[in-house]
Amino acid sequence: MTSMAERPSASVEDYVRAIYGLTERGVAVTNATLTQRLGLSPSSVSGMITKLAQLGLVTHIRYRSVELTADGRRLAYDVLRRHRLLELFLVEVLDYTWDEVHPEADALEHAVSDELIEHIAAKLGHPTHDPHGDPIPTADGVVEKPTTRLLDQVEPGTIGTIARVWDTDSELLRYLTDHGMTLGARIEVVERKPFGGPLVVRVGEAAEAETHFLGTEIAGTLSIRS
Amino acid sequence: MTSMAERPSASVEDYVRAIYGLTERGVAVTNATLTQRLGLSPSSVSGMITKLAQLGLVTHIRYRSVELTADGRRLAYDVLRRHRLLELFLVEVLDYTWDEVHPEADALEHAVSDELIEHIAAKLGHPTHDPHGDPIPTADGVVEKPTTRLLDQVEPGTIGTIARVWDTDSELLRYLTDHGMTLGARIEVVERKPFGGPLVVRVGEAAEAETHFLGTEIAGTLSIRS
DNA sequence: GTTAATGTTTCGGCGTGCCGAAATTTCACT
DNA sequence: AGTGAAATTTCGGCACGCCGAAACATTAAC
Repeated sequence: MTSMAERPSASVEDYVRAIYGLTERGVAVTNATLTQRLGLSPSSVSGMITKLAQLGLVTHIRYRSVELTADGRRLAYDVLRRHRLLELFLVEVLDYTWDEVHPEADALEHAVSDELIEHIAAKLGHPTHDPHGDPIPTADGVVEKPTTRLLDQVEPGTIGTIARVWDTDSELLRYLTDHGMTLGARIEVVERKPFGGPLVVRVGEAAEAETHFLGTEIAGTLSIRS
Repeated sequence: MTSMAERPSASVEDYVRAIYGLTERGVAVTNATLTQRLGLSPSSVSGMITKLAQLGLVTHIRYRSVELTADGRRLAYDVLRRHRLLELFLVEVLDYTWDEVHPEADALEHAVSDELIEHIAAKLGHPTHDPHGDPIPTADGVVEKPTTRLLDQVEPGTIGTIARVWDTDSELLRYLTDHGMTLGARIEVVERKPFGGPLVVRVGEAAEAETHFLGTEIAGTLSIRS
């Protein structure tokens, strides 16, 4: 009785997590955006959306929008809890780095029982954030509302610490590591160059801070708390 | 690139592991025994055996026998390595008991990448045996030949230590725990009652050893080293 | 040696989830 | 408002792995 009893299929969980992820980032959830995020064909996505609607996980307006229902959101939190606890576990216990954990957690999140997840949570001391600063939902589906701001949307002069990285790309994460932009690092927004130009920041403690020029991709990915 | 690249399906791995397990225990591998072990229908098993033969993992004589090929055995070792390392990991790192690990490892063994398995092996110090005393194959597919004997097949008077439990049933494992029959425990075969009667054993160190009467199910499950 | 019981395989069918091609709807532009 | 491009959905089809029922092979028993 491993009580992984009657979980939705791995596919269903993947879709729900993807929909949540897009919504969380303020991206419109459409067949197109989902198709792109999941790397599937439009026809597959269309079919699955219909199925999710039948399952009551999603409300779907044909040719228009997709939105999680309360049930769908609840499922998303469950999956996210598993995913993020696994990521942290891999880093804390198995010496992974933050750029390596995502694909591994992706595969494991569907195979892990609720019992195992709670063992892991206990082992880690019931942590609240994963290695990328993403909040870990509690077992009963409560998530912290983020109080952080994207670097993108902050006025020059702002100083804060890096609180979250909204990306899983391991190249990008390694780039950040290599330039001192890890979780908790001090960062100051100096100026924004016009016409989509780079964001100029100073990273590190006052004295030995280094200046970096961040493109929109990174500036739209880093969140700070100040 | 989590290089879990192109693993056989979870089903194929399950069949191969089951076939190996039966062979290891000296049970004839037939449609019937496999059907029973996997809890599937005879027609499903028949179909999959044909497929395994096409994949070159198994030689199949119609209406007769099923046997792993070298490739099949190699795959079985890979799966067994994952399974057994996971079981030990759950016990050592996540405070599972030996009667709880099997179903969990069953689900995880297909989802875990080779990298993760090597991280786990390293974390555990490259162990050679899982919590039930089963040998863990090395990464390149070498397994220790067991030098243990089933309690069943040992003459009265023999003394040894419990080296392996050929069962995954959690009730049985808890029974063993509750009666001091854990890995490494000293055990002496006192006498075999006739006509399928129980095996009389003394368990524990000389002074405070306890006498137990073991039915065939347990006697055929415990291996000792002497 | 024939026969009946037992074990194995074949057949048709189902559910899931994927795809490409074709049909449909929406949207943006004139 | 009309039209063409872009997005979405429908359709037919495929691979996988499961099942029950029916056909078939093997074996044991008379």
